[in-house]
Amino acid sequence: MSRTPLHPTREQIELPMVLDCLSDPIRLAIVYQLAQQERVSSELCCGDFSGLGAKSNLAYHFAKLRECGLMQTRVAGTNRFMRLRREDLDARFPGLLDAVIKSAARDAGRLQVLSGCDVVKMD
Amino acid sequence: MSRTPLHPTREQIELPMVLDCLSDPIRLAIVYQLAQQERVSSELCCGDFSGLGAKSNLAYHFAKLRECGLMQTRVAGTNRFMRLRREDLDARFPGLLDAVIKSAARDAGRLQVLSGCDVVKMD
DNA sequence: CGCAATGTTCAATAGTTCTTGAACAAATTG
DNA sequence: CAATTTGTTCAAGAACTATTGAACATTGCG
Repeated sequence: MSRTPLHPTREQIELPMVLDCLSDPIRLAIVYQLAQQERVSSELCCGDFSGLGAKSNLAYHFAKLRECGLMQTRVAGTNRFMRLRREDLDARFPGLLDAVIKSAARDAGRLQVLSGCDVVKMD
Repeated sequence: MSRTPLHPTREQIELPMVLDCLSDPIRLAIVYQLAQQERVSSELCCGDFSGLGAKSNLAYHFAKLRECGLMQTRVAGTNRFMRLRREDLDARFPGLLDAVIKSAARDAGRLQVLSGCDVVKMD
């Protein structure tokens, strides 16, 4: 395993890449779960998403999420802890992440990959 | 040419499809131009986007935008007039369209397809 | 009616994305 | 050190996307 994976700088985060990343139901579910986790200010590791698919497929989606700047990975032992890059995203695209997460929360019932998540009422 | 093309109902509009639609730079530019046009409360027809690519490619992107519920097409003579489905989108995904358009406006310089558009300061 | 204007549809192609299982790498634990 | 745990990387395949030019359909106009 390599060291901490590469992440784009805040300024390198691009709108189309972020939107494309969020448009995949599995990645949207990952982001959604990370957003829920923000409330208790802790991180999640890869294994916490095992309900969303096979390990190798998740690793593929994690890489996409990192490359587009949506999340950050911190290596700790055999685990990788992940969190949303909330500050960078809010700085680059104000209101976007909140709107997406809120919309996903409202639509949790019809976004089948989200159905397994803890659904929390937003607002 | 057929009659007025099919559009999804408000409730049929899906978040992942909308995000995917917005993630293509050409479609983002189309949506952006339509958003600018909202200010003068008028519509645009297909030809107004000829700067963005070949006719047949634009027709492809227009179809995508219609199918995902982002825009509506009205047939009038040999023209099709298009507008954003602002009310439906705001009802389904509050704040999302504004956040995307505002972010696109800020990044107009680096979204090369937008460079040819009238860039207007938002806020 | 014949011709031009406006868009759509079709077929073909090149490139991309998602998914899977197997192999691999690094750290931890006995 | 050997075995386990945790994730990543690789190769391969199926499916989808974007793009192009040609053909087509509809309307408007001389």
